[in-house]
Amino acid sequence: MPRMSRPWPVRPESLSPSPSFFPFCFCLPQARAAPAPGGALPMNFQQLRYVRETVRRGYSLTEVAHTLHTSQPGVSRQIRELEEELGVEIFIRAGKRLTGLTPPGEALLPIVERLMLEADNLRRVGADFSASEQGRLSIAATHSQARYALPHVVRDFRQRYPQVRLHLHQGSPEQVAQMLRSGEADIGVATEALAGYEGLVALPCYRWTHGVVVPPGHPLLQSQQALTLEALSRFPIITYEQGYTGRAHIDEAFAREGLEPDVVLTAMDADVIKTYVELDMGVGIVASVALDAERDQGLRTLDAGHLFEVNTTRLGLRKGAWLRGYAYAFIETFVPTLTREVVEQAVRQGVEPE
Amino acid sequence: MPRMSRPWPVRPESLSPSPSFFPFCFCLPQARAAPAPGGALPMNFQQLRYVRETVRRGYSLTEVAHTLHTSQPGVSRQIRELEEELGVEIFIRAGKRLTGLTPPGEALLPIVERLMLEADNLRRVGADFSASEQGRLSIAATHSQARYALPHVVRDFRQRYPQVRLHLHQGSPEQVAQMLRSGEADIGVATEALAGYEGLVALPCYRWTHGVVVPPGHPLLQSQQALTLEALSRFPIITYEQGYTGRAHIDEAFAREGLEPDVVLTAMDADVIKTYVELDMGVGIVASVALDAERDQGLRTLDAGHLFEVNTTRLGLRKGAWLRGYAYAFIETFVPTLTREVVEQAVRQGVEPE
DNA sequence: AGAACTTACGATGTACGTAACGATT
DNA sequence: AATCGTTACGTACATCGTAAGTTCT
Repeated sequence: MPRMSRPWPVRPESLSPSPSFFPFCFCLPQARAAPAPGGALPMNFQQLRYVRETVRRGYSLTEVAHTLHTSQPGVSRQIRELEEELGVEIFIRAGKRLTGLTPPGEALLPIVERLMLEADNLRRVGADFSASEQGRLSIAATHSQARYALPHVVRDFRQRYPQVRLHLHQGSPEQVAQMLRSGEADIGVATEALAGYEGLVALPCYRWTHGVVVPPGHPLLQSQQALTLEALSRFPIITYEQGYTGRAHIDEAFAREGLEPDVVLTAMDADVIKTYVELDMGVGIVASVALDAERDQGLRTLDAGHLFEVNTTRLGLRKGAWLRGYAYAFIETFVPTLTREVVEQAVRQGVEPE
Repeated sequence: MPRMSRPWPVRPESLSPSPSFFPFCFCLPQARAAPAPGGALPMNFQQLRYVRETVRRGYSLTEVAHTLHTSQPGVSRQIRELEEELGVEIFIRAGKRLTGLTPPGEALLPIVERLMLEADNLRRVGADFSASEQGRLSIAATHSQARYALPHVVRDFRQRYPQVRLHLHQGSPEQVAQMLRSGEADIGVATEALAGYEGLVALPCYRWTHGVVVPPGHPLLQSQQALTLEALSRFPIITYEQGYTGRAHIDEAFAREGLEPDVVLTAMDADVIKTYVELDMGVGIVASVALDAERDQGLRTLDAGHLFEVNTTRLGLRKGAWLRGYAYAFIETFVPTLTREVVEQAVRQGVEPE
């Protein structure tokens, strides 16, 4: 394996403090050696980017090259050069195929991720000062949020920042979290899953409860008393899928009373649920924010705030990521209590400003 | 100012999501745009290094070029190119002279510092896996620590890691902290000042009190009772300078009893103090670790642990800095309770591992 | 006048893409 | 046989140092 030897010229650092037999010296603070910490650096961001993407793409250099619009040989070579410079193999090679990270690779990857994050931050700061009204803002949200909570924020934002290209990605709570972690999304909004992810911060936005929808003339509308779980459980139920929009709280409530609701249909969003309620296929349990007497003419709603535990919708951000000025504006429009100071402090958690 | 305009070719990023009149799109998570976050990167570490050094050297490019062994024009150009790429001026230019950081520069600098730190970490991880017994270890310590606490650690360390080039820098507590912050030192040891620095973590090492030294036959040796501050204050005192080795606790003790000690001489280290005590110029108050009946033949010592507040010597580390394996070994030899796990956790404070 | 940064220019070296090769499934 | 990573090679570009230029003190 001659690859790990060092045929290339020795850098000045290894020569500097005289090759003495006594590798120990007292030096006063002002007497500084030549190279100082942070010596040689033919290491570059391109190499780091290739490494990161190789991991993300499942160790296929072909795919990496394609994704990053370059040639395989280039990727291959840059990675090898980084490995040579660091003196370790980052990737496990089974024959000629990359199959995973070596132990040093595992140790290096988080550092590479942080480097790429900070490099992004650098560019954002630049853009924030030079073109504060321009740029892009990527929001990841679940259907409920994208459909009911965000529209007016988005409308106001576009009016205020017409030059900012706004991307609204929709996905499951887990996908939202993943997009934040990878940097694909700047801001995430979801009710589940955002808290408790390594590398993310979650800030509470607002609290809400579930409501019940039925077609006009439904038996539940006759009752004079407040709605009960027992009454609900006598009808077929249509509600969210597992892991979506507070479904867990719905199941818990029934389970606590020893009831087994007859869930005949589940969906990922309130619109679908309401559609099937209109078709009289069952009683709908949806987030109350999804209910609007104006819009839902063909339906009747019943309060159910006393039946199910309160849900908290959270805003997720990537720790250590610099946010553009307009991102703070977006957040504050959405949740006025989340001012720039509050958000900045939360995001800085886990990064030392030096 | 044509410099801030953009005559160079536009990067693919600004074209990617079609220049539509409707800068807003719903995209599913899997449908990803071409460049992805972390787009163009003709930004390089060299430029960042020049920026950092320019700030450290007080904005003299000439000095930077000299320190980093390169030419002024090269530094000048690289900095301008970084500024152009980020779209902001980092440095204030008074005529042709650099005089300080612009507001964007202020925002960028901490990011640059973190980037350089992580780049160092990358190299360290590499070296730790490829040459775990080789490298350098830079310790910054005050005189007391270098003279009395560290020698046996250093001896053991050199025996265990003969291939590691050990640098022991001596300085005031503030200098120790500064060297840690700049990355010149990997490990700092001091009694004062380490705690409460932004960007550093301080871990307690050991606790100690002051002792009193007098020449043989001194009147204080006659007394049968334990030493009192009042008795001490009747003699001229020789002790540490302000800010060194627990001097504050000495002053506090006297002040608390309303006594005004006659401090006739101050020094930065116990050796100097003991020398003048031997010359009978006064009573010495020094750290008890500096006293050794074997070695201090011409002196007599008196216990003073009950008179002055206990001091805690601390080990300082730079937050977020990766430590070489042998650095952990050094620390554990010095303070057995500071195991790798404990230290790692402390250093990771303020850095998100992703 | 001198010091400091910038511009200009030529030599060197590095990065990239195309093409050919070798190995694995 | 096909796929995937590596090696080889030529071109294009970037970096760096020297030297001349400009603007302050």
